[in-house]
Amino acid sequence: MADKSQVRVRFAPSPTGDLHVGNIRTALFDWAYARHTNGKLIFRIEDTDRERVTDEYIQAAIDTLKWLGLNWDEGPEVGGEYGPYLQSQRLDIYAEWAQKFLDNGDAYHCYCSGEELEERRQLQMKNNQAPGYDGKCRDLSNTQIDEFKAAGRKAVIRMRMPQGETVFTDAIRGEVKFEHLYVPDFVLARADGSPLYTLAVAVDDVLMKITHVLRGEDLLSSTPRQIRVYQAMGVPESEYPIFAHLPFVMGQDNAKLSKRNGEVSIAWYREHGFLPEAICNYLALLGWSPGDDKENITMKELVELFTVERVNSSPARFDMKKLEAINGDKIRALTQSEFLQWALPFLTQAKVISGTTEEIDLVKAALPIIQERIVTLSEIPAMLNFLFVKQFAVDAQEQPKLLEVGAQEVLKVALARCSELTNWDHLSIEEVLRKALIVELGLKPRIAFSALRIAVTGSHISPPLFESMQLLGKERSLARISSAITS
RNA sequence: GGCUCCGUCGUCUAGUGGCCUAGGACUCUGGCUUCUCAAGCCAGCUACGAGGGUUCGAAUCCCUUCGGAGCUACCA
Repeated sequence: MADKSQVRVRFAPSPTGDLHVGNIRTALFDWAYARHTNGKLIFRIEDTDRERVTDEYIQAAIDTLKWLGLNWDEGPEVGGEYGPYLQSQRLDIYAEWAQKFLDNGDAYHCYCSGEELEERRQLQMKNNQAPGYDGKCRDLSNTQIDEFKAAGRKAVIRMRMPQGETVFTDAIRGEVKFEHLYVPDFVLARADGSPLYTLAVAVDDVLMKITHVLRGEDLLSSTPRQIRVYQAMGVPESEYPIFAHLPFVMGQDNAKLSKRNGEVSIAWYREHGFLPEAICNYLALLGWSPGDDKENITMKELVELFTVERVNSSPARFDMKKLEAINGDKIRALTQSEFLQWALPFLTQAKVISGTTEEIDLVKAALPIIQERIVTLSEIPAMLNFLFVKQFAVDAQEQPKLLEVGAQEVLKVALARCSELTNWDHLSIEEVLRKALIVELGLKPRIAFSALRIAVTGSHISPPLFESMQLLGKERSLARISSAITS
């Protein structure tokens, strides 16, 4: 057995777009496993397909991981002794290995064109044969090679898949077996010499001394190819990394999450007011469970509890409702200063406040009364807007409710009584209004306070009325009540 | 089509032969509380895909079947 006492896990996305929940769930598990075992997390960018991977996406991936708090020990920005960690900067390494495979006869040049390959594939399908490379160029004679070259053909490098089978033990699924009959010779490098995933991933995992590969289930069937490269590299079986193929995170329609299928980038969740800890907590529950009934866990607890043994093998559907529930829990668990820090950007961005100290003081005072009322941070601007608007106006839909006779009566009485108040705190306001409206007028509280709520906050849904009036201040509260009175 | 993986409430899951008339969470429904909305509390709905075995006893073991997904690229 290779030295697996020092766990080295890697998260190796191919940033062809913003990281989405599936990617992040994998990153989270990689991270949790590395931290749980006191191992190292290696962050590697698989950008061998430069047509699809852009620098913007790479940077976005880095930012997203940082925002989530999933820190890495080796990789972009932090370096490490096995770098570089961008595959596009390791091209010479792959080329060397590919040449070595060629020299040893493990790989060979294939001159078939894409059209020819496709044609033969169709034929195979038609004849009910397993589609895949048929080995046409496996044992070309020198004259044949010369002919191809003379014809101007370019060659890809193809790995020779020996007869037999590949058996390995997946840490989540147990023993998995692939007969090579169904694993055709695969391309290691394009005609221009650039490497493909199958080459780069295997070479890097070996060179970077990766001990555990936790990755998506979609890569399960590419594992025999990866193992084939290990063999060609001369890596003894005892030194292969341990594979653990994580179940999918699926969208609503039961298919793997993808761009076409509800794939939503983590950036989206960030913009919509989800906390990183809520996202991580929820994602941790997709395919893994702590074992007991406790589901609301911190990152620290996740690290303590996470084991691969407790990872499920069946796919999980993404459920926004549950994410929201957890997000609400996390928001409620925030300290006042934490909540303030999260809230401020949303308020400034929505232009509810500009950021003056007076405004921030008011926000600070108002946050406690809305903390248990929101599910996402993005709801904050709408909830506190009534405290900051310059041109206050009652919601058009609510307006008619203020015109009713009963409502007008309530407003008039409230205006008169509140004007006399000297202590403008919510307890005093409540006391005087209850006395006037409930005791003396005999109104039902929900009826009485509804009109007032609309007049003061503009909507029948608002933070608690008396606290809201206190925060608004006497002058503005009375002005709003007054302007709601029509006669 | 072939290969591979997967199959417990609507969803995420607990469950590794008796603790299971299947537990928890989210959703949903009803109620309590209540100045609205929330939060909180209480209650309810609802599941072992199907069929055969093995066993005194099966969600748990075996077989068959059905269903779903992934792969089948000079993508990753």
